[in-house]
Amino acid sequence: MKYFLTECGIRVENKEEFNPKHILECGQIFRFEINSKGNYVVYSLDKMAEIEECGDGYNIFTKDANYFINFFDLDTDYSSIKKEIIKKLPFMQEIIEKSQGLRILKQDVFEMIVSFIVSANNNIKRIKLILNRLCERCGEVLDGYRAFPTKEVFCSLSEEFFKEIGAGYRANYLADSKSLKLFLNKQDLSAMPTITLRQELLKIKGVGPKVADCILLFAFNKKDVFPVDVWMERVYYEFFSKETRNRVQISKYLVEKYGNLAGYIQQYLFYYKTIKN
DNA sequence: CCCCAGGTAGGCT
DNA sequence: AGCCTACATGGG
Repeated sequence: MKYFLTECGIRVENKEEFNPKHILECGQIFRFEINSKGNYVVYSLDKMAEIEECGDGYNIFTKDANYFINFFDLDTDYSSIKKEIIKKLPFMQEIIEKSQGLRILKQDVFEMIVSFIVSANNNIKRIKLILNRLCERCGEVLDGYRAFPTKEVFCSLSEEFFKEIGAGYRANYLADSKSLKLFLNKQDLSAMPTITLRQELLKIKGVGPKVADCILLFAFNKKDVFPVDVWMERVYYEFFSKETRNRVQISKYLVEKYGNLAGYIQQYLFYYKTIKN
């Protein structure tokens, strides 16, 4: 994927490999918006990037270029991944073409855990609402926006607070900072194999099989996972098999079948199923 | 009024 | 181990 550093951020040259709408609207991240210029603006921890279409590519305006090179995983080439998927699953050709430039992000682990605990049995609009209220109430004031709360601040918040920002019954999970701290303080997390890391994630209150898979995929860059939610359950019966399986079994079945392509396949399909237009 | 949303914890068998 | 259900809240 072609990109280089500029005075005010990053220049991305290839539109087939990078499309902000497809990257941000595919359900892997909740803190982004379209500003008055019509540009996508994305937030991660205390950092921000504005993405402007320009010529044959995009300009990414940010003070933290190196952070966002990693965040957008710009050194991964998607052309071979797409080819491999289409080779194994020809029906995916059209779906992949419609979501050209979709990329799986490498997000912050702490922010991902919190965000996806909130996501459980919830809709994207309300997930965004709750997370925005969290930042508005507890995040550092920065230049025109709020940071995500630090771990220290977050872990001091009460169940009552989380109810106030509309987290509902998930307030109880969010307030259980002990299991979260225990996980985050473990050594060499990113060196662990997927299965081991998954077992550790499941010890966090509010993290079940689906949320654990999302964290593995969107934060730890593990691609041998297949998060199964209501949408993916439908997709499984539509495209893959009529054999009755529960969500955990569907996930296991597809990971065994597609290995390190599973994560990508899942994300293309989720976007295809949930996008409005 | 209903039903649904990127499910999970706790209790039961 | 695997199945069942309650669960807050905002939007359609």
